[in-house]
Amino acid sequence: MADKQHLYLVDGSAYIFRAYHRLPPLTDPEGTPVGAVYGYTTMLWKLAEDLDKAEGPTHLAVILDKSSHSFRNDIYPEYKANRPPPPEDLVPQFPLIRDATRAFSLECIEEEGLEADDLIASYARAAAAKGWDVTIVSSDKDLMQLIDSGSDSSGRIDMLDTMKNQRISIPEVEEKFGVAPDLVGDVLALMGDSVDNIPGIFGVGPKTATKLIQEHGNLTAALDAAADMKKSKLKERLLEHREDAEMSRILVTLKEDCDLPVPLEDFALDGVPSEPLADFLHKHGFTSLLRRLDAGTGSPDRANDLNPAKAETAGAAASAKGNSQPLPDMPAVDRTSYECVQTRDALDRWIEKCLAARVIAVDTETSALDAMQADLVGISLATGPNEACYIPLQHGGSDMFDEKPEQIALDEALAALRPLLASDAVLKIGQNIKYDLNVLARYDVEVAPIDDTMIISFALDAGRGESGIGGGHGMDELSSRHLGHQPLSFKEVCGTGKKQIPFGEVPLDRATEYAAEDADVTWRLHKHLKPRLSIEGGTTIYERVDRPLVPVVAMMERNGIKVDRTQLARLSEEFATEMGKLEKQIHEDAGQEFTIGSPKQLGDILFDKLGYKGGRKGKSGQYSTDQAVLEKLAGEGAEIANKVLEWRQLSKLKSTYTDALQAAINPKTGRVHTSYSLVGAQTGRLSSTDPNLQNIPIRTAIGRQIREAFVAEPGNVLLAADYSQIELRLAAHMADVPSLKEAFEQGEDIHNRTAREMYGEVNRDTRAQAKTINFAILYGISRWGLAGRLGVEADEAQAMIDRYFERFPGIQRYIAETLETVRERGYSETLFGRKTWFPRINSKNQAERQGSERAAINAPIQGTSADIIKRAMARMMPALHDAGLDKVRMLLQVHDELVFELPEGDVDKAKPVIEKIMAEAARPAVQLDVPLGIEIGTGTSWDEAH
DNA sequence: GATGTCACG
DNA sequence: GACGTACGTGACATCA
Repeated sequence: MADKQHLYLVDGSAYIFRAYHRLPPLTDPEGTPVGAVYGYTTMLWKLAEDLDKAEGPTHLAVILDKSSHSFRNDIYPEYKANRPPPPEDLVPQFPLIRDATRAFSLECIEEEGLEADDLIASYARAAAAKGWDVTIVSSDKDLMQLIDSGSDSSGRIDMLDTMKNQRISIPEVEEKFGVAPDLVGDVLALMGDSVDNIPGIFGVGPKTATKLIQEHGNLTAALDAAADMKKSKLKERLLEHREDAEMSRILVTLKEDCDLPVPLEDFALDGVPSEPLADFLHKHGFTSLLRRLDAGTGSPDRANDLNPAKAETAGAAASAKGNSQPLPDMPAVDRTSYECVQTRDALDRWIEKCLAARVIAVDTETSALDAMQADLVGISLATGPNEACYIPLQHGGSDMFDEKPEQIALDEALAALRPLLASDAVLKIGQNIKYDLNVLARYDVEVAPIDDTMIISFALDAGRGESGIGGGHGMDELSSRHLGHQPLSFKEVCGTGKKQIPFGEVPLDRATEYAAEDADVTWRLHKHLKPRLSIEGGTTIYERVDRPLVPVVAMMERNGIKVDRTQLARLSEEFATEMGKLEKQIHEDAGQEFTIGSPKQLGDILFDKLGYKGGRKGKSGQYSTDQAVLEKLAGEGAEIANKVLEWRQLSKLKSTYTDALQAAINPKTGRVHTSYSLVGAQTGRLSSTDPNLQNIPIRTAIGRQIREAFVAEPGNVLLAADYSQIELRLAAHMADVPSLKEAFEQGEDIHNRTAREMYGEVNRDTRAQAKTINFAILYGISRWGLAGRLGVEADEAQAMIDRYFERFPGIQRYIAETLETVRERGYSETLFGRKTWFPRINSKNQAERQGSERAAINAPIQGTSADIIKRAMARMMPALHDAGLDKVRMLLQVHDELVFELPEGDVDKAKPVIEKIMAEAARPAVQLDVPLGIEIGTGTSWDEAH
């Protein structure tokens, strides 16, 4: 195994000037000039591509000039004095060069008082002395002095001009200067350099300089020989300007013994993350590179393209198999290892440490659960296992007399943390980081780029865990499952019930253990889970769909939506009055008072006391009194059933909507801010909580009044855009059903089409039945289920199913194939590759198995629909921005609908943009056989917008 | 905390 | 021969 080390030293400063002049004046989406950055990035890219080649680097660093002043100015004040200031549009690119470098996970070296050339010389010599080969990426002729063929004990040094794609070693130097590298300095001293303002000997150019050195052997000899020369202009000049030449010799001499600010070993190219790269490329609009990044990934992770982290990949493969095992290479969690950061010095140290680490976990501690109201209490950071800290910011009770613990002032700490948290070069990992994004956004702190262990877990394991809050992707569960470690629980730290205290009142030592542990565990989970994405095929859905969505959904949550409190209050009163009347009548009909809202009591009244027919149901032995049962009773003339139904509707609307929504209005913003879960639904759909804004009534007139209370600010309107019949369209595509596809292509009403195919004629009844069947198909049909819905016998329902399969060939095949693959692999997949696991698909329990089968038939369709609208959401704001529509706000998502708020005057311009983004959201990843129909409406209320 | 019910796509 | 009957959610009231 060849373990020859090969160090590449990139002369970044020289490169950027050349790139600037060679490339067109590009700007990024934000208008920042990035032409030189682009050139620089491309150059790094090319180097990265050579990683595995024989001549490729094992170590790499970029060297930059820190300031224009160096020790050479002390010798000769005019040094580089005639150099014009850098062009105005190059200046802002310098910091981006550093970002680009870090995005590639490369070291970036610069030192005050030293020029890049000196650092390069020192590093090159140091590496060569250790026997490493060195390649200097530059075309600077000064650096050619360093070129060396190497020996048994020392490595060789050569140069690479990436613009000309030319290697420079001794023959090339000899061709250019006519002398060996160690005499290049002497030639340069004679000829001078107008760019650096090195005088040399006036009137002596490269030709003469070379000739003199060749003839006399070195500079001193050449100068000494001048006295004996025959009279000439040259002799005069050599004598007259001898001192200039001698000083020039010093100026062109590279300082080869600088202290090395970063040890050579740190330049090793291994185990580096590449996520920041994609974000950097994206942010600056380097789409062609981004495409290449993606093209190179396919299934393998992009990290493999950019670094030779083979060890890491192999380890990940092992851990993916036994994913309940703790990682062998991580030390056990040690809560005593955490640091409580209470001084500015300590904070600065941690910030440096994070910048160096490039992959950090971040967690915020707050005073409450609601990200829109919670106060920031502290921040924890982790850079590795047991490398974590907690930064208390607002600890100490609200009581003025309490002594507050020592902590850095909030403003000061946030100002120090802002650049780190916003740096392209540092990946910020969170567990449900959307929460932290929203809390920090309220303190004007931006966090990007990000990764989220909860969402990575979801991309890998949706459907595998127990259902419940977090869906099996909560931190405690992930930690137990993957790390074999149980972190401190919030309860253990803050207590529970009445004794619960706010986090800000937890003593700092305890708070540090809890908070830093969360960051530590998050960091470890990321290390464990992230590599599984590429191995198990989750990269595409995570990188292309879910991860980009996090900041978008966070923004939607912060936007919130205005609700008219007066309108809701009025409805609450109306509903209460009506319920009171109904209650009285129901009690009269029952002949006694009872709690209508208690299904148990109601069942007893209806079926025992009043003697209506209706069986028991469920294990509880309780009568069912649901809508279907009550409607049946009402059909048989039971007036009380109708009244209960009406009462229930009002009760539901009042408690769940008109009362609850008023309480949900945020006092600071005056709006209602829901919280979306990106891991709530196994199919990939979002879910909405606190309050749920995805189930606001629409189906009944009385319920729609609640929608009227969702309004736009004055001068604005709400715009609702929804996908029409998206799941049926997807079914038509995925099952490849010719007549359904044709109907959608021709814009035909799909239920009419189904009715025509099934019954030969279209009327109200046949259309309604067709609609039911269409949905039944999407949901995984059974003869009994369909029979129950249509009110026919199971035999008849089966005949209809058979007819459906006959008229729409493809459906039956789709169902069979889907089930076959799910049984075999254990999971279903959407068109975009999202997996949903069905662990009970082969269960011996028939009910369980059949339930899984129905879900498995539905999941690819529902999930693909979710993928599509998510893609639309991720693209929406940039598209609106490009159209100059910065006042359009995206507020809500309701599975196949997006709700916006925008100035009335922007409607005409915004409509086509929104329509286009939604209609084309599947492309280019997937080319659907059916068009995606979009319906758009506007109005001052959500009801009107439909 | 479980159960039943019902709001949405 | 029994099972239990359409997919995916979240919130609320009641009751143990």
